[in-house]
Amino acid sequence: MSAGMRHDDLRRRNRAMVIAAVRRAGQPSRTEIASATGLSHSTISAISADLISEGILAETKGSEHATARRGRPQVALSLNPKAGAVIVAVLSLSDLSAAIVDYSGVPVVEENRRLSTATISRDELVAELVAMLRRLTTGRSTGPLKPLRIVLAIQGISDAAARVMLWSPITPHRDIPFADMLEREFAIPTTVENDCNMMAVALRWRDPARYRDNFIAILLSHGIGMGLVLKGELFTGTRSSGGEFGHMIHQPSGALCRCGRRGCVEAYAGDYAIWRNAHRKSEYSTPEDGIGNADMVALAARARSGEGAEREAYRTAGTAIGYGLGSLFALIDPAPVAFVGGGAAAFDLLEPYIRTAIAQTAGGQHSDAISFDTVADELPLILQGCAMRALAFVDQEIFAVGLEALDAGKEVA
Amino acid sequence: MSAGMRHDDLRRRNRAMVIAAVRRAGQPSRTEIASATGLSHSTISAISADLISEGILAETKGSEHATARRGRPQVALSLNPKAGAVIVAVLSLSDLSAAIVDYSGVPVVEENRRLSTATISRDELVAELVAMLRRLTTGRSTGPLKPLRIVLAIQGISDAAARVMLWSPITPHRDIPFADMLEREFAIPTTVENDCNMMAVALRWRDPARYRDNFIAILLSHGIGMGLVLKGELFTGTRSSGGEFGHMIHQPSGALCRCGRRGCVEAYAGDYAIWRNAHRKSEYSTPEDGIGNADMVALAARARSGEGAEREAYRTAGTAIGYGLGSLFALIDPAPVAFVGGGAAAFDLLEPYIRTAIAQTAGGQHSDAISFDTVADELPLILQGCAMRALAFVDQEIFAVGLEALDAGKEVA
DNA sequence: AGACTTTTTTCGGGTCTCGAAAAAATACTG
DNA sequence: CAGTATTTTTTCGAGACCCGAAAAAAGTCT
Repeated sequence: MSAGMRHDDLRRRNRAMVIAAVRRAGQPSRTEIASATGLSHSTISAISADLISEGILAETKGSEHATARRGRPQVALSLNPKAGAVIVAVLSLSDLSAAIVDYSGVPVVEENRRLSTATISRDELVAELVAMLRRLTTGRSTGPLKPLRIVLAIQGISDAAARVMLWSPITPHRDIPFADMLEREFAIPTTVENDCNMMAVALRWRDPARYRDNFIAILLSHGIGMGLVLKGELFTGTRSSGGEFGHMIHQPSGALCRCGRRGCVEAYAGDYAIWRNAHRKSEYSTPEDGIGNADMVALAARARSGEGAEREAYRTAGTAIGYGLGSLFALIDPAPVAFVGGGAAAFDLLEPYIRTAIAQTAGGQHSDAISFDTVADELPLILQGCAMRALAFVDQEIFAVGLEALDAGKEVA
Repeated sequence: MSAGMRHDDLRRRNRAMVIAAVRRAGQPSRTEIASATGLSHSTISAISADLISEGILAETKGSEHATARRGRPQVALSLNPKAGAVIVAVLSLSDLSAAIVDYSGVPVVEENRRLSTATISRDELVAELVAMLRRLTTGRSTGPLKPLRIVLAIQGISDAAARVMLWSPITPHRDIPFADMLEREFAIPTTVENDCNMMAVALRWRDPARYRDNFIAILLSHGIGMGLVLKGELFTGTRSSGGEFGHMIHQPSGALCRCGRRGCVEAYAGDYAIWRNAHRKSEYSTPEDGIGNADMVALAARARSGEGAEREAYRTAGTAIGYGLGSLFALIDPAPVAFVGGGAAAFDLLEPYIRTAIAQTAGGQHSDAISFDTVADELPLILQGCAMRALAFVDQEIFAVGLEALDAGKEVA
């Protein structure tokens, strides 16, 4: 059961509310914060004075964003970029990216390099990651920024506590406790998140009007991934990190999936599945590994040029996605969907079949109300999602607590 | 965004915590409540004194449940049954049941009658319901109990606000605003809930050890329904009341479902589907309506007696349920499942096929960890779930607020 | 009967939020 | 250009709440 509330929890919550209001609104005045949070002006005044003296917020002078009105002008508050920083990293098939982002959400340093994750050893994989983060943190451009949180996004499944990568398609190695490893190396609290979940987080920040309380982000690439936000919160499974949309069953005993089972949605709609069907290979043939983005672009072009096996392969893929979404919508009701990644570039080929399939399902009742959107490039989205997630942790778990409480904690410890 | 916390919100939350602790534990002492909630003894003392003086809690003397230990004996607190009451009603195919339950959760009056919901008019349906509740509330046995909440459970879909029955298999009529109707009639706040959701709520109370944070209740009867609890909370869709497990797609373009679409799980595992297959009718033939429980019992007996179309029908049903669960588990990870209703009586026929199918799916990775359980009789479960849901509302929204706050509210109004 | 143990209440202190009033900062007005 | 109006922000006193320590209560044990 949830715990009772102490008196200091109240202050912590309200500090978190104020910080969150500033992060969302950008440069709100105290009055705007008061009306956004429902707290009184005096409380906002007291809390923001604390936060400013602790260097978390800052008064932004001379911004004059509003037209000069009668009365005392509002003083805009903003996040102090130098209050801290977060480290984000994304490990995907054959690519490693990382960045340091300041407290206001602006990237300070970034690095990106190719890495054949599928073939290197477990130790090398970890060593490469640690080395890149080490380079970033020791670079002079970081300046006096203190990293307060690391978020690592990986294709695949992590445990519910977001500490261990349980399984990933990008490497044969399993159960790598990245969070423990990085915490030991850098002494910074760390979580390991699913890449598609981070995409969903980023979409929420990029377009809050469209992606507010309920929506779905689907990654179409070699495999199929999903990030799901329900009632404003990231949906995670009971044991692991996220919903494996790609491994819902489309056809019992159907096509061979990369996961070794049969009939998964991915076995029809993953890049390898489309490629396999377009080349008239058996549905039961072993999934190919080295299909590049260029191959898929060429394949899509051939499909657009006219009927044939290629077109048919996209039809099969769209149908599988559509029925999968139909089953998902039966469970959660329809919601806006964003298709992200290489496959989104061929969305024109998929969409009609997706819509036709959804219309055959219970979830398709309000079929026309279902809005689709595409985002071609997934990496920036994932990085941004990691940053927002890491910053949310800093906001709520570190800065909302307050310096006095921290000092008191130190004395006790 | 969630609102900031006022000072009195704190007290309200902590009052709710205390009430919840008593409801869960039955007869806890103040000390037990303190350790359960994490609040200090002085706070518990103050809050429970308030609650007792308001007639919500009572000291239970002479219970002596614990063996006489050294020291001052604990004073057991309990819910005062006369603090209030709730009204619950269940409308299912050809049956209407209702009850008044006192504040401690004990039914005071119950009534049950057959009603051919499928054929009567919309007005008659509402009139029958109102009449039954009217009889219950005016009966002398109710005594001075004041009903504070009505919860109505119906097979089918209600809106997210739980006020309107959008669609139900038990009646051709749609969009019946039961909550508004009953509130106008009785002036008691009302919600309309999905029957399977209420089953899940009840299971949580009946066996908290097994059904704690994550579990699934599946109703096997004419149709297939589901109630889902995730992270300790009832899962509801974004627009409607619950997950329609029965209308996930098992076979694209497959057997004809009662909902008019093809290939739903229900079209293979609902009573009508099993009956249809057992009688070697076409999968595309119109679902029969009047299949009684006796028919299904007889059918199950024939299936047990040896191979044949009946056995095969259960195999098909079990396979559909298994693949459906596999897809569901892919999304939410495996969780304990309770099968409820008439179909649960034939669970021995279904289980091997369910397990075989699940093992073919990604969700079946930990197939042996998935525990199944059966509850034959759904009606008592649904009634109990309604009662607990209604009482939870009274606890949190009425009694946790406190009399002073209520009085103040009245003055303002 | 007195010592001991455990539960519950009481009391004083500290912290938090709120409303009202004051102070601050600027635009408008004649 | 000085005074007034307006809006934002801060200050101040009051009230509510929770906590820890101490006291009171209500038994058992010796």
